[in-house]
Amino acid sequence: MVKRVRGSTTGRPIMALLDLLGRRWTLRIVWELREAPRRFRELQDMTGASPTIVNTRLAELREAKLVELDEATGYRLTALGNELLRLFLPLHAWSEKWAKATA
Amino acid sequence: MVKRVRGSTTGRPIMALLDLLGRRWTLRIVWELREAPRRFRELQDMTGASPTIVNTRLAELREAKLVELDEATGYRLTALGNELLRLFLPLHAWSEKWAKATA
DNA sequence: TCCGGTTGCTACGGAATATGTAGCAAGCCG
DNA sequence: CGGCTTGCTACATATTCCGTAGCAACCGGA
Repeated sequence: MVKRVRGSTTGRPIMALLDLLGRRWTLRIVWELREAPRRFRELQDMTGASPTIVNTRLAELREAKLVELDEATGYRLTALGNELLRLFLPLHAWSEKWAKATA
Repeated sequence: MVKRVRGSTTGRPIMALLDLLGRRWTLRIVWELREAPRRFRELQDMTGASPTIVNTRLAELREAKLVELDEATGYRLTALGNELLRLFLPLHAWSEKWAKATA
């Protein structure tokens, strides 16, 4: 059972990726893992999301091989996940500019 | 009135941005506007989303000054929206790699 | 052995959000 | 006038999310 990715039946990876990341809390969770591994409850507290959804998103991210659970330290980005995060880092600086422009 | 962004009360722009983009169809819509302006129904057909949600997302993106409506040609990215898209372009190449790794 | 704490994770009922179909009013072209 | 496209909306249904509570497994004392 291929856990079909919502809406994207084209088979184009970019669509699957945009769909995966375009789910509530997914981007945020990846972001919160940028510096250090985090425990389940840490992620819950940092994001404010319900445990149900934290768990669901972590499961999706694990299946996508972007996140993994190291029992000793907590959830962390995989090598692949780190690459993805690096692509997103410029967003931080840009968001400041964007905030000024929309204020 | 700053149309508070869901869950993110920190006032940090990055959180607001991650939250805005982490809504169903938002990333996808921005992506579909990468090459040319698109009409309302074009976006509907390209994404497969319902008109209700297309309209909602477009309204949000317009308020965020990332998208604007040119009545002659359709919805298009603003200068700001184009900057954001440019940050996302590397995702396309990366997604191919990712697809292979998860296959 | 039992206690308190942490771990990841799940059940469940109610609230919020998305979907799908239909259709509106305004504009344009003939 | 008719027929087409435009952006957009109503409304009932289906899906998803939230918030609270709590589970079983583990660990470190006492």
